[in-house]
Order: sequence, then structure tokens, then C-alpha cells
Amino acid sequence: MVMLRQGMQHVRNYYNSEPQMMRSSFSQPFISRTYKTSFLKPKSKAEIKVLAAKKHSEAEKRRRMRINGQYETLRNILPNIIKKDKASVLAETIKQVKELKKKVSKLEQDSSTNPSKDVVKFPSGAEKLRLERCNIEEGLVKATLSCEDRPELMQLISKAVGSANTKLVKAEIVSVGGRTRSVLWVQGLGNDGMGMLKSHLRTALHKPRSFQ
Amino acid sequence: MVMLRQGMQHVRNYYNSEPQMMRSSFSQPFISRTYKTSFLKPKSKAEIKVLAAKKHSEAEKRRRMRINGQYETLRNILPNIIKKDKASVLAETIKQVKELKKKVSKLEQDSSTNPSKDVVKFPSGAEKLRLERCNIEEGLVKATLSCEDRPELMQLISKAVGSANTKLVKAEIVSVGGRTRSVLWVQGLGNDGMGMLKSHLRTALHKPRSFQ
DNA sequence: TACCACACGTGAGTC
DNA sequence: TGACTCACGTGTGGT
Repeated sequence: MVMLRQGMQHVRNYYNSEPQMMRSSFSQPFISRTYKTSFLKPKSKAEIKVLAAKKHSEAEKRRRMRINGQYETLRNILPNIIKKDKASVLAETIKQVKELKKKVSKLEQDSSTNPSKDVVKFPSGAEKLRLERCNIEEGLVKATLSCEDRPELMQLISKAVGSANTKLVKAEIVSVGGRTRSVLWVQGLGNDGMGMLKSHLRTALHKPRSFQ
Repeated sequence: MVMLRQGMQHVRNYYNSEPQMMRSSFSQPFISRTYKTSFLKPKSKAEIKVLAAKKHSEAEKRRRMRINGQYETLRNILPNIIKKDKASVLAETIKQVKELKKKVSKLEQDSSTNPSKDVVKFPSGAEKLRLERCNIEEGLVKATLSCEDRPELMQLISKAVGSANTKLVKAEIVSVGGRTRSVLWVQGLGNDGMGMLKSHLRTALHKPRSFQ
């Protein structure tokens, strides 16, 4: 039942552009023009009707071709189409559009909760510390800090996180031009946990450069 | 020239299901059944032809309805469609599919070069170190390492990266159950830089727990 | 054979 | 008025 109608359009064009039923009436104009000026373009009512019909059918043909062309591009765009008939093409299109939409919203959701969008964010010049809840159900808190780059910074940070009795789920660090921007994803904070973590991180940030 | 054809389908259904030209011939069967048994279902050639035509046109109508239903769902799925006619719907569909495809490939590209997809990757039990070029034009190298979690690890790593004369563009660390998985994006490696970086990182990984 | 998908010309509607 | 879009029934070829 699988149908492959690749070139059917061409096969089906068996009608010539001027159907026979119309041809007979086209000899008429020459007769009338023998005694009437061609500027007036005299036409019998039947003649007018036939010409209009011809025009109409030609316009309709153009319309069909326009639509069929778009079916063709759809057939080319969509991957894995077996049945090439119009209904199947439309069905497959609908399916694909839905899938693509779902995929996009999923990917966009990911990139909004993930650090991907922070890739372009470089450390700012100012000393900064910011905490925000980013997933309430999972109790996930995102801490963003920007400060001078120091070798012992990671130790200080991990100690700060540890002392707040939390779990560091994920950390992301960008260091550029002697400055560092860190984003931490922390889990397991109690009600007053955020304030505690913040103060711990603040002391870590402002600790003077160690001896080492 | 903007066309709003929301409910045109309903307006256009002015034909009843049995066109007039067919009705006259439907009175025929009753006459023949007066002297022939209805089991044989006697049909004149004309009768057969008309019935076949009816069947055909009905099938064609079903086909049209199937296709038009799909146009309708497309109209509903696609956002921001002004012109509701078939050709415009198809054109808009093609446009949207192309856009969605581009969007998806872009987002997928992002998530493959970005750490997003590593979110689910937790530190493995085995000691691991792997380097790979992930962007040849930019000379970007991705180093993935998995080892026991130690407080001084980040210092060791940053020293290793620094001694290889490179720039740490980005770092990502996940610590779970006493183990750490780190992913480093390093830039500015020479031809033999990768080997050097690897050996430096290896020694950092296997360094015994410091006094501190 | 019957069924299916299609292109066609046409009548009718909208703008 | 004319340009357009649509649904319709039909003829035809392919399965």
C-alpha cells in the first residue's frame, strides 16, 4: 500500500492547455472582424463566456500548481516520509511541527536553567554576590559571585558551602583578566540556609590573599 | 487584500449530499423491483454507472474532508497566521518548519559544546583523565577528569593549567559522594600542548592528600 | 474487479 | 467589476 508518487504531476498532465470543447469557438473572432473594427473587439455572449471560462480554468490551474509546489517542498523538507500523497504529507507535517515545537521548548527550558546562557557572561569588575532560588521543588539555589581571581578561592568557596551544611551540586567558573566569576548550584538549604550561605560566601570573598 | 476565511468551509457547504442531476435516476429501482426479486438487485447499466459515480464522488468528498481537516489543524497549530487560505497555510508551515529546524539544530549545537549535557554526568568511580579538541578554529580543548574529592584539587588543577601556559576559559565541577568530576575548557595550547597539559593534570590528580 | 489519489473545469462565494 | 479561493463531480491511471 506504500505509494511513491514522485513524478505523478508530470504523468498526469495529459490535458493540453486548450481543451477541445473550447477550440471551435475561437474561429469566430476572425469572421466578425471582417466588418467590425478590431479595436471594439466584438464578442458574442457565448464567446465571452468561453473566454471567461478559459481564463478561470487557467487561473485555477495556476492556483493548483502553486499549492502543489508547496506540497513538493514539504516533501523535500520533511525527513523519513514514506507515503508521498497529500494527506500523508500534511499528517507528517503536523506531526513534525508538534515534535519540533516540543523539542524547542524543551531545549529552551534546559538552556534557561542551565549555565549555557552564562557562557557569555564574564566576571564583572565589581565585587558581587547574589543568591537566588532556581528550583523550589528540588530546593536548588544558585549563587553567583564575581571577585578577584585567587588560587585559594575554590577552597574558600567549598569550605563556605560545606559549613552551611549543604551539597554543592554543580559549580561553574570563568576566569578572565585576573577576575573570576563563579556560579554555584547548591542543594539542601534550610529555611535560614540562604542567609547563612551568603554570609559564609561573603567572608570567603573578602578574605585577604593567603600566604601560600 | 488580507483574507480572513475563518468559517468559509461552513458557508461553502451549500451543496446537499445528493446533487439534483442524480436524483431522477434513483426512482428507477422501485419500478424494476415490482417484478424482480430484490435479492438479485437488478440494475440497469445506467443505474450501475450512476451508483458508481455517487460512490466515487462520496469517496472523493471524504478525501477532501480528510485533507481539509489537516489544513484546519495546521491553522490552529501555527502561530501568527493572518491569511488562512490553503496556499498561505502551506507557505507559513514551510517557513515555520524551516525556522524550527534551524532553532533546534542551533540549540542542540549549543548544548553539545556547552556543559549543559554534562549536568547528568556524575563523577565515575575510576580515576579518569581525558582530553579532546572541541573547537579546532578557536583552539579550544576540553579536559575531563574524575577523581577523589580533595580540598586542594582546584589549586592543583589551576597550577597544572597555568604551567602548561594556557588559559582556563571555563571550568565545571560536580562533587558527589566524595568524588569529583571536573570539566575544563582550555585555550591557547600549542602543538605539543595537549600532551603537556595531560601529564601536568595527571600528576595533579595522583598527588597524595596534602598536609593542610 | 474495486479502490485510491490526482488533475481538471466549473459554479459559486468573498472582497 | 474582476481577481481570488473553494467545493464539487468527473475522467483517468496506478495498485
